[in-house]
Amino acid sequence: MERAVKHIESKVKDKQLIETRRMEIVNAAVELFVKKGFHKTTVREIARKFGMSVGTLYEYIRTKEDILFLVCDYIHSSVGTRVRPSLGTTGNAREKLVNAIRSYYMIIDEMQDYIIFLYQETKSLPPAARKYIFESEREMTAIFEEIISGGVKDGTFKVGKNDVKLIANEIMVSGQMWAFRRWMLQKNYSLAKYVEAKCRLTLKELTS
Amino acid sequence: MERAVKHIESKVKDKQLIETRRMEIVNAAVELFVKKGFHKTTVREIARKFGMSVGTLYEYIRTKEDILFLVCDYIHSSVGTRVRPSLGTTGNAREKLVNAIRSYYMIIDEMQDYIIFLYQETKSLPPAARKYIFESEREMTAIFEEIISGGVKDGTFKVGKNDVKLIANEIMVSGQMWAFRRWMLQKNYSLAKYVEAKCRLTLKELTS
Amino acid sequence: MERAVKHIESKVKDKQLIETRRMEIVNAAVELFVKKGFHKTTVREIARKFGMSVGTLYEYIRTKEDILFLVCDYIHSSVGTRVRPSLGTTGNAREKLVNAIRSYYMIIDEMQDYIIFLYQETKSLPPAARKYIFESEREMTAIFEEIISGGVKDGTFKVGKNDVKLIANEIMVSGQMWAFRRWMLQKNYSLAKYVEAKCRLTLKELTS
Amino acid sequence: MERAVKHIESKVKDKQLIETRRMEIVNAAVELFVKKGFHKTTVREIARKFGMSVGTLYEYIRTKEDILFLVCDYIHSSVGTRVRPSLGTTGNAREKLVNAIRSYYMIIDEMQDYIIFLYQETKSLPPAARKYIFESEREMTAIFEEIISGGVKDGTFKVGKNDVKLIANEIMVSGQMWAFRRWMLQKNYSLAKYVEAKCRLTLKELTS
DNA sequence: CATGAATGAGCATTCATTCAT
DNA sequence: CATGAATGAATGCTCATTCAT
Repeated sequence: MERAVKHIESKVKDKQLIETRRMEIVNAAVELFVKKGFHKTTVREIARKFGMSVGTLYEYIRTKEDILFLVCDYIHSSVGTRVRPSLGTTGNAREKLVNAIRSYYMIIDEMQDYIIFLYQETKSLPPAARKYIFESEREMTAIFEEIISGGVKDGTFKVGKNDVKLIANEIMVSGQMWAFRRWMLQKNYSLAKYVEAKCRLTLKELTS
Repeated sequence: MERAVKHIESKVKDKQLIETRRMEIVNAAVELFVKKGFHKTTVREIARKFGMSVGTLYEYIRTKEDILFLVCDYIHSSVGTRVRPSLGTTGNAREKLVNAIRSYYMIIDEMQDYIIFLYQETKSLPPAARKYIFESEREMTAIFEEIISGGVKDGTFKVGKNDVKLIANEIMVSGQMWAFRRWMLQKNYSLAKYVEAKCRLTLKELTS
Repeated sequence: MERAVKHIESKVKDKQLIETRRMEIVNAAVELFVKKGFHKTTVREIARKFGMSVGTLYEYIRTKEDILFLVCDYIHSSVGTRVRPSLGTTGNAREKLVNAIRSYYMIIDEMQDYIIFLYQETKSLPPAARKYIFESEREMTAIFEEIISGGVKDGTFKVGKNDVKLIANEIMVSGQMWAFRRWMLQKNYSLAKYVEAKCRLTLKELTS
Repeated sequence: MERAVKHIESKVKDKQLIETRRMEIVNAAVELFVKKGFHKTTVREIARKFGMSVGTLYEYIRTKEDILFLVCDYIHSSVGTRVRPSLGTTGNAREKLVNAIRSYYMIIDEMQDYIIFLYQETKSLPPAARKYIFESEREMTAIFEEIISGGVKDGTFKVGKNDVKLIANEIMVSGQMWAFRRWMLQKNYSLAKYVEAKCRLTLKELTS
């Protein structure tokens, strides 16, 4: 859930400046990408939006795909940054899990467009970058695994080792489903009800 | 789950021929789309692959987006066509559900690349076409809802009305998850185990 | 003012049929050409409009430009056919001239769109065809020259030989001007007034 | 008779440069348009002729039609710029008129190809641009109207108010006729003779 | 004679990327 | 470092013409 490790070349030396400028680039790009998609957004538009020239933009990246990576990374780490604090909650495993799910789903709800974007454009990333995003996803799944495992250890939950991974995955995916199946779900459920239902059903899986 | 209703204009009159040619176009395009994505595939490539000239290709469609729709529709109806027969199975609700899940997941396993493509490029479709695809998805979800509802009626399952929809959705999404989270899941599970686990967990949700 | 002499090749032998079909082609094309211009009208459209296949269309012409020629020739000869009878009027030179002008201008008024088209697309004709159209125009001018010359001979008019040609030309062009400067003239004059004025002014030129 | 007001978008910011480049574009295009017509001239040819890449060309215009407008505007304003100084001549109305006609006709003679082009391709302009060109034409006609009106006021000429407009129109059109009926006129007249005759006949109309 | 599917060269336009200033 | 004009390959799409049936 740390920020990008993957190195993106830049013609500029000043590392501080690189960081600042790239932040601006991401802020400009993310909105455009989400609205129009990666392919339909032009580099010119991004430059114009963040108020600099194309030339300057290209001082900080090498290709348009670099911007995509920067944006994907930004979204992912944003989710990460926001999810992590919500998971340190005290309480028993059951409470921990419910809180974690609630937090994660609320964040997804707020970042719907970003989540959808992430899923739709990952493919356009070069393999290395894609791997990096996957890794990030894996880490987040691991958090839910841990909570569940903790519950298994202390006897709160009763499921096989293999099922732990599966259920963690399902929690993740059900959350994302709230975003990219919204045309189906958000007519029938409020976020609160969706969270409640998902928690209830998950606990059924874990306890009975 | 019927084939496309949405009309796509063609300069050719012979309806039989249109059908044949469009099938060829889809076959050529689907592979390229899946491999390179919609935007990175050129109309020229598709034409070359299906062994005809660009001109001929454009006799049967109006825009590149039409091809995308044709492909999306094809994938969707393929899944539909293959899923449907597996659902007529006799037996009690529990057996019906397990069979339906197994069939659906097996089909997804075989059509992994297509499923992933569908999720990633739906956004590029014009609104009308997108709606059509959603409708198709909704219908398929309804099948699972029916099976579950049947089980609720005859007392096999015990869940609230609202949960029926949710669980049906989760069955669908977990299936699709098998495809687009394969980098995570397919290392730890075989398809058979995945199906078995999903059925077991779902039945827990439905019965306890 | 006779119909086309220029030979246009045809794959069909039956001369009667050629004549009939070409008439249909012209009828279909003329409207489209006038509305959309030559270049923006497609051969397909023409074929569709006259209710036959492109293949059949191409049995009777060799290139799209042939159609243009056919149309130009048709318009020109239509004007000719309609003008000629109006010129046999009896009476003195003055009356003859006034009648001829009135007739010609009325015909132009009715055929405005065609006249404009003629002037705008002549350039697209191959040189030979263009020459043919010019010839046709020359002949029509000659009619006015004759009437004026007649008047000069019998003493009604008093102008030099050179001026005869010039005035005849101006009569023609003023007529055409009614069509292609309509945005300027037709706000300020009715056709009747325009004819009256032109006649009056021309007679001034010829008599004073 | 001022230069273009209608705004044409450009991706380039430097207004001076836009002016310069557009001038080059016009110079390249006008020759090609006149020789081959608008539709048969390709954007590539224009770019090649003005010695730059297509991309660069498109930095200064938005569509091919913009070039057409630029060219039409250029021709029109060239005529305007050249005609205007010739009209300030002192002298009585008669002299003024003769000088104006002579100047205008000489300019037309020099710019024959351009004039013809203007008449043939105006139709291809989008309505707004067409209106603009018409306006420009109207202004030029007004100059002749003024001279004649002046003559009427001081008693030199004797014509009704309505005829003023008509005669001004005819002067314009007879001038343009020198260009687009050259195949007929330029065999029989030298420019000088044509001007002399037109002046003589017009004065007859105005005085007798 | 009639048909209309097939062809493919040709076109206008876009846009990521570079590089001289 | 910053700028933005220049580049040109690449793309989606059209349409006159042909030819097998």
